[in-house]
Amino acid sequence: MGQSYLLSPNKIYLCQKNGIFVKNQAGHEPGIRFIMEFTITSKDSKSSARTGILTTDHGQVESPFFMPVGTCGAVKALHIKELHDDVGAQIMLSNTYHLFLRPGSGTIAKAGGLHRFNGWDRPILTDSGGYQIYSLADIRKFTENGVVFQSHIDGSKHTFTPEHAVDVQRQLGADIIMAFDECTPYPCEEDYARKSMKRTHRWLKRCLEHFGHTECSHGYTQALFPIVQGSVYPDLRKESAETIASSDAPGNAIGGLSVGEPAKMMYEMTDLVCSILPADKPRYLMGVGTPANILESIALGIDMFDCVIPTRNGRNGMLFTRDGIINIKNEKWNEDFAPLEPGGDLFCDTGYSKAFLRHMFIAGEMLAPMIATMHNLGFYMWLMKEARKQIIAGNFSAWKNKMVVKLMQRL
RNA sequence: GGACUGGUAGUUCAGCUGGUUAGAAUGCCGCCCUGUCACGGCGGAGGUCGCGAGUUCGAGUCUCGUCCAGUCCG
Repeated sequence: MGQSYLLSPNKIYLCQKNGIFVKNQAGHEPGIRFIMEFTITSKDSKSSARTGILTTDHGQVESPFFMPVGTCGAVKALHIKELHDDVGAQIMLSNTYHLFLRPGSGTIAKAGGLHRFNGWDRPILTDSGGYQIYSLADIRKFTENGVVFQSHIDGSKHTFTPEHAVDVQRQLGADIIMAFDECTPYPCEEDYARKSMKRTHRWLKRCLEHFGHTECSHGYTQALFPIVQGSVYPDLRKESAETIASSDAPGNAIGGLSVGEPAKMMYEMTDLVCSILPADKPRYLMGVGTPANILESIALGIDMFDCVIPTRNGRNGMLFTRDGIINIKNEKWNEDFAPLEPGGDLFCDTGYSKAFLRHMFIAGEMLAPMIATMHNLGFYMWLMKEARKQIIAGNFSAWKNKMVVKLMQRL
């Protein structure tokens, strides 16, 4: 390829280039390291929205941002080059659970880490596998030590502990790795939510401890983000947020939401947790969400998002546009020869008509999910960029209120 | 001209010895998908069972006629 997506993994160079030498966050000093930096660049006056810049060994990311989900190391239906050049994603997410089972974290370690394996040279965040075990594994048993689960691929039995989750993510080499947590379902009894949350907190302690004693297999600096749990119970959420805040991590995540609870409840929990988590560190709302969810959550102080909606729903024929939501499989688009997104930046926005994309879907052509995925991710990137612009311009709240109504419309 | 086989949803077919609102697959139409799913999940519409007559309490199912398609024989 004319342009290399593989970054030379020269830690010393990167450290000196950034000029910051600090201890790692667990306080141990196995070697001098560069720690993740988050700089807030502007704040909205009417909401908790802010813009910032997150610096990693694989470059900087402007926040608030959205991370496309590349479960198995790639965003389905997209070339890495397309994700990089066309969609313009700043950072991608991948899954520890999936990569651990296939091809195996050892294989990826041999390749030189996930960046070298898939050719993505920008930052990567890996989910720890807690959520996937919760939602995917056929059989699973949570114990104090960790989780015993059966693979959804071949039924093989595995044990995942907090230490193991850190080790695997060290091997994968993501820039941001997640603590091993238990995601509780909705609804969830308060008693179970409390027990689960406390265990997640104990697991976090073990994750941090192990993280402090280990290093990335590939010479990059990694940051470990802890995760707030507590289901939909304000007292639990408060307690969890305080515990997570006290770990003084370079970034903090909110988990256990968008699992079926009403959106209002999700916002209330997010708002409460954001008021407790440190304001000078990035806040990551895991698994969210729809364009409207994202804008509302930015207003509450969230900086980072990931969700399968633009990709998975795209593959199933749902398009997100600046005017609202389209089910491109509907008959009414059959002879609509207008472009997918007039005024869109991507070649697929103006290069393909609704009628053509509908035809591709109805005919079962592979190009259909490819176009829809690229379009939807392009739209999400546009939405985030626009949100950052509006925050900087001091007009975020008004813009957000207008957009939320528009973006939820069914066309 | 004769014999045989078959004619059941848009399509390909299933319906045992006649018995409740005729099924499946696929297609069509719509909905869903929030740290898992590239061909996924759910729902809906759609048939006077070629046509006509008969037997029977009751026929997609039996009988006769007729039309159509296919195969074979002359």
